[in-house]
Amino acid sequence: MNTFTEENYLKAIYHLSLQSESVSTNQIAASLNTKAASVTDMLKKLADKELINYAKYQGVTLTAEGEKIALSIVRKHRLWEYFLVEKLNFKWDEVHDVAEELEHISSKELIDRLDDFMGNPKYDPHGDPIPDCNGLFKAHVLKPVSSLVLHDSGIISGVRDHSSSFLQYLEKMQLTIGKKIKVTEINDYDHSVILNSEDKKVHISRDVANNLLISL
Amino acid sequence: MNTFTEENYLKAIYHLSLQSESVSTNQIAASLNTKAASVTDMLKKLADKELINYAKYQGVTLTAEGEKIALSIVRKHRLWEYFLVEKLNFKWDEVHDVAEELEHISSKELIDRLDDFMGNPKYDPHGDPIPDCNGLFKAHVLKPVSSLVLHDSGIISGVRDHSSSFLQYLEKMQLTIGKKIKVTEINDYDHSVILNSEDKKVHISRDVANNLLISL
DNA sequence: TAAAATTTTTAGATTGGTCTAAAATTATTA
DNA sequence: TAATAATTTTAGACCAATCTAAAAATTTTA
Repeated sequence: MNTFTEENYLKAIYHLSLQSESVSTNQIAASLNTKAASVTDMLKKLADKELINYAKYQGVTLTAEGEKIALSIVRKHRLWEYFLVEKLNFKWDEVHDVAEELEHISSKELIDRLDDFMGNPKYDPHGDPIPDCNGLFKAHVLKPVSSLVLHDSGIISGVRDHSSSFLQYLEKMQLTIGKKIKVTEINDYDHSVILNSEDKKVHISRDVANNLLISL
Repeated sequence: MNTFTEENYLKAIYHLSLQSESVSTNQIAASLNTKAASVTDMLKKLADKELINYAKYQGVTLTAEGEKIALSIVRKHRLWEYFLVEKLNFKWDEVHDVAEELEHISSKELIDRLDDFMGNPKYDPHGDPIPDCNGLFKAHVLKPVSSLVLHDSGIISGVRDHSSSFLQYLEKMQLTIGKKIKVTEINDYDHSVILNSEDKKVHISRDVANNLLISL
């Protein structure tokens, strides 16, 4: 099996790959809070194991096998987050760090049983899709509130920023997953947006509108 | 915080301390499947951290702080075992290895919430007591079936051998935690015992009788 | 109680993951 | 397109945990 550290690298590469085709050494270093030199060392190791495609100076992509492992880590992370929120009553802004540890528990049996125990949820507490035991999932198509026009409505279904400060802010504003919202006003000057949610007016900044995701 | 490995050493020393007052290097090496030289290195490290009392060649004992950590690991191990059996339908012989991984998840919040979620169980699936969040527990007084005399009866409440082969054997014989048994015959020659359990006769060897624990 | 056997520790090496500093490569821009 | 800037890799070191082989201490036993 792979070490903790290898799993963290694969997961980081997976997440970065969703943004840009090929992933750079510096991007990985930033996302793992480590140094470029350490990343280069690990990339060689992962390339030896054929978990990534790596050519010096050219950035990396995951191989099929590497992606499979990354998806299994993502699956575990999201299922544990679901468990923590739904069964142990954690808040959605409190679960990330604990899930970062739990995602490295190796037993596949454990995670598949946990999945069944919770009724095979399709999305985690932040709206991110949970891969099934074969690594398959369907992401629903989401757009940021900032892309809506006047009178558009939709259902809060995800976040782009997973930081606890953002999640806590949304919680305070009662803008949580599943809530129905409607755009009632858009401020041309600062691009802030006024929403109607459960018959209450909520005023959010451009930043917040950019990081709050809606399905129609 | 402490590393995985340090936690495993403290736990091993804790368990060995229940048998003998002071614990030897070789005992630890045997219980962790490692070499005496490695143990000596780690003992120095744990002594520096004041988690054990250690004088060269003289064996070790846990300090109050070391015992506190060991008990928190034992608490986590046993609560996770309970969770695996009671919530995820694992068999009692399947949970040890997974719990060995889960016991190192550091969040105290997690384990205390898990404890509440399960209704604060007092004993794990093998009958071992679960320390509470302050490290306190009361072990019930258990005696091996081999110490009983004719016509004694009691309730199966623990095992001395935790190996899966022993647990699977007991499962097959339907000699599981909570079952009421009565000694109906003792064979003087080989010290095997015949029990009555739920109106069925069960014949067990001296070895099994030694490792099966009863409360009265 | 001295010799032999056992246990424990030390010395020195190895492996995985990390780092800093310097060199090599690639990208930018004047 | 040549100089400069940024990125990436290499070289060499360090730390934690482990090992083997040899030395030291303790225990056993004759």
